[in-house]
Amino acid sequence: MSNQNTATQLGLFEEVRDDFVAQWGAFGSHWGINRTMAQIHALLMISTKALSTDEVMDSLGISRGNAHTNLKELVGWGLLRIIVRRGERKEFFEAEKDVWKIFTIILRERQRREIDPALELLRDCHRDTEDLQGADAEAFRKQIRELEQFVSFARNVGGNVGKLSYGPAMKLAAKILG
Amino acid sequence: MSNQNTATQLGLFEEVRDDFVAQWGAFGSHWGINRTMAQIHALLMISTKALSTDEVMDSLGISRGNAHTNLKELVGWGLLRIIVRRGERKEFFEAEKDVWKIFTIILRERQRREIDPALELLRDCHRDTEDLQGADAEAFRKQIRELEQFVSFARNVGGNVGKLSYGPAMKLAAKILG
DNA sequence: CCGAACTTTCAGTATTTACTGAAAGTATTG
DNA sequence: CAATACTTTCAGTAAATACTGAAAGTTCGG
Repeated sequence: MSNQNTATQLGLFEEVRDDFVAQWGAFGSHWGINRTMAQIHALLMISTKALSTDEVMDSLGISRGNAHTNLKELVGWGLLRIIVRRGERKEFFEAEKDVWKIFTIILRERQRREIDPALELLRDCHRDTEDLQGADAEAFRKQIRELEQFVSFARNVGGNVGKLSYGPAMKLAAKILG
Repeated sequence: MSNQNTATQLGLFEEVRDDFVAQWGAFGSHWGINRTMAQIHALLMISTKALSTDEVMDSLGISRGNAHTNLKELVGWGLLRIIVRRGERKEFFEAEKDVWKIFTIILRERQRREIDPALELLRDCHRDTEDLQGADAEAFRKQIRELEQFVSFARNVGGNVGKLSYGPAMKLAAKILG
């Protein structure tokens, strides 16, 4: 029937849920995000309560080090927040659930981590070849300039979209969708 | 002065160009695109002429197999086209240079390869939990549905943007930035 | 069809990236 | 201030991914 009901007998819901987490993790790895990080994010997005490091370890069958590193990385992205309960020593982690907020966070972070450095490279290349002669150098400069303009422009658009809240964003989208 | 002027003495331009190609490749690998593929794309984007497999191999110092695989992969994306010259047996590869076209191609392909499968997963999870009872199952379903709606919506927006040509796209962007 | 000029494939290997588990570090509490 | 309950780090290892080079496949002109 299914694939992994070896020792533990899971209900239908648990099976669908675990499948979602596993597959979402696989998608993550096609996007420059590591599998575990994507899995933890998925797990916490659909969890009704905040989870401890140990619960995450158990749930995904991963080591403490791995759980720890990726939980903290997700906190760094702003996709999880740390919860401390009075009377409890350990930390719990809770995911941002609002889909539009998740989107804007990811947009902003990828912008900062990936687009900005790329833009810097393009600007450096532009500057370094400004005074060079020759057909090849000129073609290079032209293409770099066009890439630079486009990336800079796209960053701008992304930045503005990221600042919108859900309502206005939908209004804007309505225009695009005509 | 620099890092790798070992045997071959490169001009300033060649140095900047090779640096661009190398660094663009490094960016690629943070984006779920492999280094070589990104390098080949960079190389051909700034080349004034179509290059053969051997020229690419030499230029990047990579093996025939590697060059071949990644050139064909880029052709598969639609980012390169194959040129056959009369009287010549071998194939030459030429990159799409228009930045807006490059953008729409990448948009469409990522949509197809990454967004669509994710959406399918979300729909499956939705369907498989439709009739399930219990707080956890209901919370799961709600979150999945919200993700599904958002992703589907985003795909729609992306699809429409991808269909625009440069002029109309800029007009639209003006509204967003306005 | 033969051989030359090329393209394609892929088993083996190298490189990169991710993960484990245990030890070290840091509160907190009685 | 020692024992406990946690968090953090990281050397070593495992897994995933990318690359090489050579052999097999294809195409084409003579």
